Amino acid sequence: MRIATFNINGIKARFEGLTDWLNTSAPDVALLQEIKSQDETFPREHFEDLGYTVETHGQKGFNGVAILSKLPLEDVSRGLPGDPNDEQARWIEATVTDRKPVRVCCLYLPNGNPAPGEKYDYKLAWMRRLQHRALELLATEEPAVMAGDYNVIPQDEDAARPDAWREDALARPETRAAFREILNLGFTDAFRARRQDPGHYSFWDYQRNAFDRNDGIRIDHLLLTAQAADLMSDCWIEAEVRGRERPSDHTPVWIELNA
DNA sequence: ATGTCGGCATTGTGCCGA
Repeated sequence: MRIATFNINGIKARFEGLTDWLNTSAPDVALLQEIKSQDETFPREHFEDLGYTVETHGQKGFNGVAILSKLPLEDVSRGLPGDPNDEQARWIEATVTDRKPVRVCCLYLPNGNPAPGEKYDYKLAWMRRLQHRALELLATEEPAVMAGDYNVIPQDEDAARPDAWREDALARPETRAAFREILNLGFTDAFRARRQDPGHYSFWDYQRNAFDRNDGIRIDHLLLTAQAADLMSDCWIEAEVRGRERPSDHTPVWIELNA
């Protein structure tokens, strides 16, 4: 089972590019963030015609997450638990079954800028709720994947210019500590389990030809429970997608599971 | 200081979010 996480930055703007990517790279499961669409206006039938089951959790104009799967999806759940007043669409999860069932969570963690401030407080509160859900997933002792745009640069080697991000909500010490707390519960950062060298990124700003200069950051992550990590055979970043015509500012990150 | 996008409200362009 091959799973890819991809912040597409708008389904309307990415309709053709996403279609080409699904047809050529052909993930079994695509976890999409920033669909920037309501459920009613997401082009569900188009992707069903490509062979995918489509589950969305959207809102008007901003945020929004979706799961596209060639494999059966069960027990879909929308919204990160822990705050009934949170109206931002940033979390959807479902069980995907091929040979073995895997709980797959698709998340779009708040950006949090400017920091400090209200938006940063919301980010840190959201990360506390994520930690709580992560604990529940661990307790199932089943394979589970929490993947998406974390808006977290975990360590200096995850940025081309770490000093430029030092005060940013994506890299502040409180952000990194909250991410580390979740990892330290027992999750595996799939990419770092495979590659320890610097220079690998999942996001490049549209400005200043950042992609051509590889002036990027690694903020799209797949966190695995021990039972999922035991199934992982590979993890890679498909950087080439960022260089295509009219791209998202993010690029897909993949795992392959023996599941 | 700014550089670029996407989407919205609105119909020409400015604002917000990233």
